[in-house]
Amino acid sequence: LLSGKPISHSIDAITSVNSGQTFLWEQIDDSWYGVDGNRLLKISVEKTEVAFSCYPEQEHWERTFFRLDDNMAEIESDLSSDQTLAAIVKKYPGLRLLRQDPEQCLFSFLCSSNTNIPMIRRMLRNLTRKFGKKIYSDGREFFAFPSCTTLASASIAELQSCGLGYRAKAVKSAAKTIASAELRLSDLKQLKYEEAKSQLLEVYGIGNKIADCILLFSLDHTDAFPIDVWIARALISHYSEICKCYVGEKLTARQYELVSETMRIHFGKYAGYAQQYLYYDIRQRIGRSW
DNA sequence: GTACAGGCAGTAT
DNA sequence: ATACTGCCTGTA
Repeated sequence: LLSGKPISHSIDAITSVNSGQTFLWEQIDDSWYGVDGNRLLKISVEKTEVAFSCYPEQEHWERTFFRLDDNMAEIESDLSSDQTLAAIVKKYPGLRLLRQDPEQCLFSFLCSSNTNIPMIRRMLRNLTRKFGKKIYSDGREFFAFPSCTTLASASIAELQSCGLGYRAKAVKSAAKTIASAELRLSDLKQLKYEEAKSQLLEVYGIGNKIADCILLFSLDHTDAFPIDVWIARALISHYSEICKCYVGEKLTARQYELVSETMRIHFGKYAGYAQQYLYYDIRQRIGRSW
């Protein structure tokens, strides 16, 4: 998964952007375009090679975005000491966690509550079109993700016109929290998991699951283990003995904490990678409507 | 019609 | 402390 590598490596990149972590990617001809904060990222498949480009220009953005500095050999062998995961890791070579723009990641998962992926994509696309800066590239019009200042000054009605529904209140409130520097997202990278998470939980609209997604997908906390209904299903089928306290697909707040912590201990510092493999696997097998 | 979809805050035990 | 309920909105 490096610039100029054989075509098979593009599959890794595409599966990673299509693995439910990020929502603003689209395919046009042989290229994939994705919005990440102010940037427009592009993965193009040219003849036998893969090229990564970016607007505004940025050298080797793929190294940070696809976490190429992570030692996948070590991670895979580490996770493979678990029998279930050993088989899944083998099935999806090259699947990766992404390192997304923290603000966009936060708003993306704020929009994710009690809905589905096509709806999340629609909400975010509408937000970028209404509030984001235009980016002209390859003769087309794209839109960057809007800034916190912009979202903070938007009215609830304007946000709702993007299809956010009751989430509009949370988006506006969180935007204010960040714009006022009451919360400094990038600072959370340096903190311990527990401290970073407790700061996120202060934000209106962010609960256990959303906080863990933000930590894992944008703030380098690869030990976070978010649990949505799909992960819950995976845990029921593979780890019912480890999660003794666990009863059904819906988790109460207390159950979430118990199960998430149990899995964090079970998998260790790469628990988030384990979560991503489990998620990708179950979505490959059941109900992938996107 | 109505159940449901990648949770959350508010309210009631 | 822990459990219960309503919620925007589009689709099946």
